[in-house]
Amino acid sequence: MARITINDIARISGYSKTTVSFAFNDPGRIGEATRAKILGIARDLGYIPDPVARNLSMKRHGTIGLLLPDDIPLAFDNSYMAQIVRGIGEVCERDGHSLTLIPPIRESLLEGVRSAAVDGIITIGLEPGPDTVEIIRHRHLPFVAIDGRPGGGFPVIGIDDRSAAEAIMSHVLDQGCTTIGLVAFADLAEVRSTSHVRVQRLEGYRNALGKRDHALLDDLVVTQAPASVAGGREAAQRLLSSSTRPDAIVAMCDVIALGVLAYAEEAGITVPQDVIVTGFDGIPESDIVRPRLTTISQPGYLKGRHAADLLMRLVAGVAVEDHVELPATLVVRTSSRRTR
Amino acid sequence: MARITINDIARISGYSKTTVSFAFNDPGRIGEATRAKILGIARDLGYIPDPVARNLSMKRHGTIGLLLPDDIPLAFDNSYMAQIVRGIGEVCERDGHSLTLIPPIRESLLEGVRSAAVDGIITIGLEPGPDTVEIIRHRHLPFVAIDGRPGGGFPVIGIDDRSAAEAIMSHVLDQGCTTIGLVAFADLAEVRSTSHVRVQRLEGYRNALGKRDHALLDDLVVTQAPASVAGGREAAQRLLSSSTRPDAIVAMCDVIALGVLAYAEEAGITVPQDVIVTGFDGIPESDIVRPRLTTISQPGYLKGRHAADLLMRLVAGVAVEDHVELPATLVVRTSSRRTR
DNA sequence: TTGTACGCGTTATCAG
DNA sequence: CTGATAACGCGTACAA
Repeated sequence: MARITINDIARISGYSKTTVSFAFNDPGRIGEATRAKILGIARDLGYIPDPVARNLSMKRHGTIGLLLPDDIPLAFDNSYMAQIVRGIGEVCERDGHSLTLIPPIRESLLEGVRSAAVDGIITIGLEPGPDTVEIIRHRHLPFVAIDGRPGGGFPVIGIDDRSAAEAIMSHVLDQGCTTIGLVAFADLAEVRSTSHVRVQRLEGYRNALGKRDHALLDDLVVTQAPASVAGGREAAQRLLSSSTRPDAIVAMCDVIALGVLAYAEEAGITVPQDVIVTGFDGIPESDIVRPRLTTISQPGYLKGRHAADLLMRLVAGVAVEDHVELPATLVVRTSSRRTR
Repeated sequence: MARITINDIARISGYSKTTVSFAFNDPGRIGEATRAKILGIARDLGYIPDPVARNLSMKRHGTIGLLLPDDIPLAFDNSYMAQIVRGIGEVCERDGHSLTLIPPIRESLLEGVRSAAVDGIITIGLEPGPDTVEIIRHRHLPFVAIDGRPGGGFPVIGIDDRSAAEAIMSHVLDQGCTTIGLVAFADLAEVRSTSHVRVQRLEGYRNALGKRDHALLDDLVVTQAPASVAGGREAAQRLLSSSTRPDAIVAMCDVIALGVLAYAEEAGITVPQDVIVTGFDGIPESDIVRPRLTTISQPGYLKGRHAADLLMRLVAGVAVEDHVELPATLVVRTSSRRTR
């Protein structure tokens, strides 16, 4: 049995498509009796309008797209992502939208952006390449970036990553550490060179080092790792088995720091006595793990809410501010406290 | 400047819509010169086919829907959900699909299911009400249920919840506990009465109790809580301040157990000495929290993968097995070990 | 090798 | 005031 279409209802009821459509969407424009008859037939036949055809003519899809920085398995291995999704989701539901996760196809965002049937797009954790932005523009899609670079002509939601990074590095140096192992997160090749938050955080870390003693810069070991516990574990193994073993490991996100802590425990290295560990993000696990993780607490949930809020306003055709900077705070916990 | 459509390209190039479409989708059917000319014009004008119109004529949307048991903020507060999404996402990407989260609209799943432009649907953590299933059927949407009741005419992915629950409760009783506080998770009103996994787990818990001493049944305190840390915290407060204070709290999912542990710590109640705590799911946090949480480790990631795998086969029109039962194991950790 | 016509629901525009 | 016609957007079976 084939799908029931509006044409079937029209044919059977003897009215035109227009009248049938009005029966559902604009009851005031047709007679009461006509409407009752049409609704009755539709109910009997179990008519459900094809959502796609509906979206096509209404030019509204009832869903917004979330452009992910990594493939889904990796992205959702980081609960910072879950926090952001929670915030976006709250606004989506309030406005009756669903939320479409658009992962990179073959390491590229282009394909997904070209073919996404969405009312607007939120990017997260990355600044899309110029060609990706161009496609979004060509498609006239409203567009908000979480953790992107301000000034690109689209709204950006973020924190002051540079100051936050400087704050946590300063704290580490206050503990008397001299050899810092820095673990950055890896991005898609597409955005690796320009990832705004990574650039900002690195600058912040360097600022803190520069204010103390420039020589320290030479001891800064930079490693890249996927943003996951496994990634952090491997990075820790590399750093902690090197000849210049660091006395502090500063991770650019909490999940990596969790991996570092896990490796340290397995290897019999005590935190914070043997090595200090810090993260960045303030995910729930940072307060659950032992030792508790010193980190920058940033409002992932609020970021998501604000981003979705701005996007909804853009979708509605309202102009919005182009930069929202939310507060982030240094949270000092056991993983970085030198007790001598 | 309005959108560039295929008609514009046709008009400007002097060819018909068909020819333009073939230039992109079936190059072999037109002349090489014709194709080059059309592609050149399209590139110059920045033509991007409207994804919705494309979906309409191709009857393929390139996305699958995930019907969530709770609103997004609550659902993603539970990292068991993240695990499942990771598994689904891996398969989606492999097949070039995106993933649409369909939350309940005003406590109801119906609206979302009616208007979802997706190739298929995965339900999770709930058994859709009969009317929801009916709509999915009417729409001829392929459909797979994670943690649903087998035998409904659609494939179900799950574990043996009854045996798993019996195993963990037996373990608790082995520790000598006599007053069990049981915390169940709350569902949407729509499915509350029939949630298959809850019914199965309750049965398993009761089986274990029944095998020891029927009198224990009277001491079983059942509480409901939202599946979140906050929910677990509140449930713990109620249970631990009651006159018949339990010597074990058995939670139906890990996030609730995490809340119980958090409350116990704040209230100065020691786990496992004062009260034993167990969870269910085996989320990553269960191994991070201290004391480490005794739980049932179930393969959320694999559940997602299997479900998406079956769904993709259904979308491709292939018949599939209608019940996949994955293994789950009892993992005994510190939170339930009585050391006397 | 290329063009015509159709499917799908909504709505601006027109006819009665 | 009520109801019908036609156009939108794309891919493709079918006709030429």
